[in-house]
Amino acid sequence: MPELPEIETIKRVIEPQIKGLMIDKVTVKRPEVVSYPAADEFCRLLTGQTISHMTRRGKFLMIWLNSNDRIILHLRMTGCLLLTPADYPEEKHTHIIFSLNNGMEEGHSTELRFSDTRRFGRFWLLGKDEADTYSGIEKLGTEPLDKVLTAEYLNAHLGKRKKAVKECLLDQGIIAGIGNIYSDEILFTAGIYPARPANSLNMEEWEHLAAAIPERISYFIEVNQITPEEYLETKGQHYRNTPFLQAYGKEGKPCPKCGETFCRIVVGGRGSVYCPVCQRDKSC
DNA sequence: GCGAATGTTCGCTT
DNA sequence: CAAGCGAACATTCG
Repeated sequence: MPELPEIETIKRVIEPQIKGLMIDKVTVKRPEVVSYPAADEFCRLLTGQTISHMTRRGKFLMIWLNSNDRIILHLRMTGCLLLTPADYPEEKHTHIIFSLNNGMEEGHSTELRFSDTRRFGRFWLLGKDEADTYSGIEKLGTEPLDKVLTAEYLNAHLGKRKKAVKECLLDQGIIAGIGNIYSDEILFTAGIYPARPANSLNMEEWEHLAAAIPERISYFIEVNQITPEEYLETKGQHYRNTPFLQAYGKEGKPCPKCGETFCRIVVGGRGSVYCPVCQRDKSC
C-alpha cells in the first residue's frame, strides 16, 4: 500500500476510529519489523498509552500518543493497516497487533493490525523528547501539496541533475510521497518523457510538472476516498486497478488522449509506462 | 521456472 | 568524493 494518496486514505479511514482508545496490549509476531527500539521494549513502552491522533508525512504515518510519544511507520511495498474486531479473521502475514480498549468487554475489543506480505514495512517508536531520526523521515523534501512546490523549486533542486526526471520525482528528499505509480501518472499529465535528463527540461516543462504534481496527487486522494466498511472489505487494496489510472500498468493499451499505444521502458530500475506521442523525447 | 511487483538502503565500481 | 548501478530485503502472481 504505497504512495502518498493511499497513505492519506489510510490516515483518514483509521484516525477517527482509534482516537482516544487505549492500547491494552501489543503483540509483535515478527520482531524484525520493529526497527527501533527493540520489539520487547516497543511493546512495553506502548502498553497502557492512549492514542491522541494520526498524521502523515510523505509516505510515513505517525500515531501520536497522549504522552507525546509517537509511533512512526512506513508500509513500503505491501504493508497494510487494518482496524478489525478482535474476532475478525486474521490476515496471513500479520506481524503486529495492537489491542485497543473500546470500552467493550474482553473478546469484543478492536485491533489495529499490521500485515505485510513481503515484510519490508517498518515501525519506530520515539519518545516525546527524541528528535526524528532512525526512520528517514527527517530527510524528506517538501510535501507535493505544499505551496513551496513551484517550477522555481523544481528547477533549483533538479535543474542541474543529469539523471532521468522520473528518478528525480521519486527522490523523497526533494518531494515526499511520489512513487512509481503516480510518477508515471504525473509525467503523462505533464506530457514529459520519463527518461528525459532533468537538466534538459526548460522552465515551461518545470511549470507543467509543478502543476501536474499537486493536481494528480489531490485528484487521487479524492477518488481514493472510501468508507471504513469498504476499506476493511477490500483489505485496504481499493486503490488498485481502479479506472482512474491513465498510464501506470497500461502498456500496450491505447493512450486516452491520442490513441497511440503506450510503451514501457525501465528508468532507474523501475518499470515506466508512457505515450510515445504525448510524451515525446524532446532531449534528442 | 522466470521476471516483475506500490519502496528504500547498502555496497561496490566508475 | 560523488554518481551510478545492481543487489538485497521476502513473497506472490502471471
